[in-house]
Formats: sequence, C-alpha cells, structure tokens
Amino acid sequence: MQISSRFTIAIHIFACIDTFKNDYKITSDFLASSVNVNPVVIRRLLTQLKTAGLITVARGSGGTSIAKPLDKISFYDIYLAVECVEDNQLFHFHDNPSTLCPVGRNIHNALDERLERIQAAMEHEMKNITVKDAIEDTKRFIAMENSSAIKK
Amino acid sequence: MQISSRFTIAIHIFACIDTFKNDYKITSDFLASSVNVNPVVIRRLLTQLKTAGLITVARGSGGTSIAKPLDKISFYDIYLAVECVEDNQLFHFHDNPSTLCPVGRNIHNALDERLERIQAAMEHEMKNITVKDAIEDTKRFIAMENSSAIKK
DNA sequence: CTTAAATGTAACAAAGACAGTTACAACAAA
DNA sequence: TTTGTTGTAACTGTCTTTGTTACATTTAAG
Repeated sequence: MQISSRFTIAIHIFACIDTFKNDYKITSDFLASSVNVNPVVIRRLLTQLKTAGLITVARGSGGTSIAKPLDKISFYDIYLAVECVEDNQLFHFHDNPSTLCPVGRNIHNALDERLERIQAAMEHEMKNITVKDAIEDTKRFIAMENSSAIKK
Repeated sequence: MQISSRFTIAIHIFACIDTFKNDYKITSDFLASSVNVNPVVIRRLLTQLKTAGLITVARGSGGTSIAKPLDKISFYDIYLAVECVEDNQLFHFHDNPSTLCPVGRNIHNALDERLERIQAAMEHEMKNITVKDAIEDTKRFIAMENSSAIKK
C-alpha cells in the first residue's frame, strides 16, 4: 500500500506549468505528454487541484495556471487536495474489535494518540516543503543536465 | 489509500499475548475472537511476525509468545514485518514520465530527496514508539474502565 | 500409537482503489 | 459557426485487501 501516484503527478504538473507557462498553453494533453498518462487522468487531477483553490483552469479556451504564490503551496496542501488517504486517517484501524475482550474494547482509544503523532510527524514535514522548493530542485537538475551536455 | 489494518491488528495481537499469556494458550482462534476477524487472517499475520523474529509460534501444540523484550520491539519493526508498503517506498511515483520533456526527465530525481525526508519523519516517529508503550497505554485504559465500574 | 487440537498454506471470492480508455456534452474564443 | 478544450460519465482491467473454506502437517497428551 502506497500513497497514490496522484501526489507525485500533481507535483509534476506544478513543475510543468511553471516551467512552460510562457511558451505554451498548458492543456491537459500537454501535461499528459510530459507525465505520460491519459489526459483524462490529468483532467481529474486538475479538477481536484482547482477545487482546492491551487490552480485555475480555463474552460472552453483551455489552459491552466497556478492560483497562488509558489511558496504558499505546500506538499501537504497537494496531499489533501488529491485525497491520498480517506478521512485524513493515515492508518486503517480494524473495524470491530471484540467488546467482550478488555484489550479489544480499549485498543482503539489506547492507540489513537500514538498513531496521530506518527501521522502528524509526516504531515509536519509535508507542510514544510513547498512547490517552490520542488520547482527549484527540478530546475537545478535540468541545469545540471544542460551543463554536462555542454561539457560533452 | 491507507496503511493496512494489518498494522493495528498486529499491535492488538501483541497486547493480547502480553495481557493473557499467563491465563490462556494464545491460539489463532483466541486472537481472532479478540480482534474479530477470521483466524486465517491472524495466522497469516503471525507468520509475518514470526519471520521477522518478533514472536514464536508453536506448531502442532499451538500457542504464541513474544520473542523479544517489549521495549525492544518498535512500531517500525512491526510496520516492516507486516509489509505495509511495497519496496519500502511510501510514495508511489508515476512510472514513465516523458524523457522528451526536461521536467519529465528530471522530476523523479528532483523529488526523491524530499519524499525520502517525509518518509523518514514518519519512520523516525515509529521507531520511537515501542510495543511496551502501546501495552502500557492499553492497560491504563483497562484500569480506567475498571475504576469507573467500581465507582458505579 | 491414536487422537485431538493447532498451525501453515493453498485456493478462491468479494469488495474497493487505481488507472486506462472511449465518448460526448458544454463551453469559449477566433 | 468552427475549432479546440474541459468536465464528466461509463466501463474496463488490474491489484490489494480481506474473508472464507479446506486440508495436509505437526505436536502433545492420553
């Protein structure tokens, strides 16, 4: 069980929009080519990101743009937007422990605080990384690629 | 997408073994009654925990016991044992970004370090919680239950 | 040595998430 | 009015998870 690729695809999308916004109209087909998935998969994702207020999408004429400053969009915002976990509960607790057993009756309450702390640690880290960071990292890798091409 | 209930069930199992080890033989049927799932689900889990060296299971005669000191078994040990994520990669990266696109070519490398840091934050927290903690929490809740029953 | 009770495991089913795909109505700009 | 695009429904295949039945294997005890 892993966190859906929607999450990494969404970050990929932000990087693409920012990188190509001046040279291309950013359509779902354009993004689909870079990500290498079906355009409908992209459109479904764009709908989620739009609902979360992170991007704007032009109906009809087409084209997507980022709705907020890059350093105001955290990985956590994206993670929430694309609904990686149900009910915002990272851990799936087994549903019906026996109420006849003292352990069964109490295990859920007993564990909750610990599990929340683990989840919070992950989310805290996600909140501290922004789309700006991701795009800068990507540009740095692209630059390295170019400079090594020049050397050759 | 959530972390499999195998994880919380495994912790439940440890709590049961420790709580009832002096009074009952801990069979898969016994555990299945407390967790309220099919005994085969328990046996599959016990096999994983045994493989990881966390418990011992007596073939034939039956009965399970914990193989290490309670404070030497961390939530992370259990998480690894029950294989909650594939390849130890919490994030599912989309498989084939376009190599024709500079962003597509570099996004994976550019993101990896950030994603690893998020995953590490979660795992770090998991390593700091032990079965001993969980069992103590559970016993505290059981004790509260008893004392409020007495009051009544 | 037989029996009873467990475990280990295969096999299959049901349900749900994920991702791929086709199709098309709705929309907006040229 | 045409063209290109988005939004979305519908259906599919695959995979994971969990539930379940069945049974061979193993061990201890009588």
